[in-house]
Amino acid sequence: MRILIVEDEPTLGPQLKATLESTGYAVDLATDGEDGHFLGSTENYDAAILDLGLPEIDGLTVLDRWRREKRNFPVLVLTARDSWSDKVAGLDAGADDYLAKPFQTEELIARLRALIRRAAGNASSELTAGQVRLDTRSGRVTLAGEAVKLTAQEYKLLSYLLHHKGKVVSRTELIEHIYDQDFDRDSNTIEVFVTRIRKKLGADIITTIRGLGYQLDDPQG
Amino acid sequence: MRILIVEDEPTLGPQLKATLESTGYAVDLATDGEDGHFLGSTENYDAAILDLGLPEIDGLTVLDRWRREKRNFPVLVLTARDSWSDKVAGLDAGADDYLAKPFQTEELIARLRALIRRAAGNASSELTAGQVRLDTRSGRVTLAGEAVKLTAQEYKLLSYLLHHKGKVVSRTELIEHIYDQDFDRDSNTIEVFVTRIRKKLGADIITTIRGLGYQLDDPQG
DNA sequence: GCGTCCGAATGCGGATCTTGATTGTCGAAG
DNA sequence: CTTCGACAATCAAGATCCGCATTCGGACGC
Repeated sequence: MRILIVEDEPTLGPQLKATLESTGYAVDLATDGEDGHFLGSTENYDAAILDLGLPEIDGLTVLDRWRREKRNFPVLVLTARDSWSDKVAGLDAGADDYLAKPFQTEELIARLRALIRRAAGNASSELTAGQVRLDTRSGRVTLAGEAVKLTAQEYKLLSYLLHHKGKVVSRTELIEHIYDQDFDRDSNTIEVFVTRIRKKLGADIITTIRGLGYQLDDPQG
Repeated sequence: MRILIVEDEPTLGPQLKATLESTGYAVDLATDGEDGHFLGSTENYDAAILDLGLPEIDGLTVLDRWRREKRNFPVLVLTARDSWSDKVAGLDAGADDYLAKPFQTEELIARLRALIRRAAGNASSELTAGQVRLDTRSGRVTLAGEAVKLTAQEYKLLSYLLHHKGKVVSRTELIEHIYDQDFDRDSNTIEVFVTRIRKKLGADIITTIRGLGYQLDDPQG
């Protein structure tokens, strides 16, 4: 899952980035509205964390522009201000959630999880496909009840596929959502990880749609 | 838009119902967890507002049960409690948003709007013609309910025709949209793929307009 | 310093695409 | 109604592309 943080505070921004990366997200950080708007317009994120108080361009403006451009990733708005009228404005501008500073990092992560989950159309924090079960909260994966040890990348890949169960996911899409900005697109990394996941979870878990991408079968599909 | 409110407080519940109804929603009100869970399981709502502190069954339990039953309408959780650990629990149980009492009605409405808007974004776009159904999100094609396996090119071609249902599409147009830039115009690839699609989906699915191109019939056209 | 994990390179095998020739069909004109 | 020409459909085969397995060097963490 790839996240965009738009935050100008010199300590909070990098700190958030580090925390989220250690949680398993690919994170890009923009330190002003201009940059943030550009990244959000040109790259593909699964969610964005947007500070309202920004230099150059106001956070609300950035959000509004994204929405006009039909950029529909979920946005979690951060603000120091605490009046509910600001919240209403933010929500109406297209924010999907709202968090007042100061906040607990854990709550931020929980809300982020919820946002991504909902954006993918999943309600439960447990993602399943056939015998495979993944708990987004604990990061555990089981196959028919048995715990399976996945590496970080394997987990990211599987997680993304599970979040988009039933959908055909292209290799490009996977690369864009598992890695951040700078990554060599010309490599067969995805294939390699798909192979490794298949070795651990069974070959039938991931279906190859030749020429289009990969797909996790919906049990009742 | 139809909303379910699960709220036991004798004043707040009816008051919310009245407010939302005046805003244009159809509202059902349940006053305990048992009733709330039943309504949420059997009726179709666009969103639910769920109080965590409930008699009989706890709100979190109700939410958890809905999610296990694959009831995926967005849920806005209300609570008197204010600790972030409760919020985390609620979000992980499958809540989509969270509001601490007391709250401004206006903020509640704004959040509800945001929830419904987001949920609507997940609607899968399906293209159909006769017995054929193509889901652009999952990339699946079915004929009379039966899944049909199409190759990449077949899929592209069919997809383009479905997007322009009813229109006569020339061979040139198809080539231009299925292939990138330079492609040998003097070839009968299109015919070949049309043949293959017809073999898989039935000969009547694509009509040939001699000298002009191909056409997908609109069912009611 | 050792083990694990990641990502790049390679070669293979098979599915898929394209081509060109052949056969089939439509429609207009005689 | 028949015939003819143009266009469309079909088929088979070679070429091509794509994905898979495997290996290996290096990075990273412990």
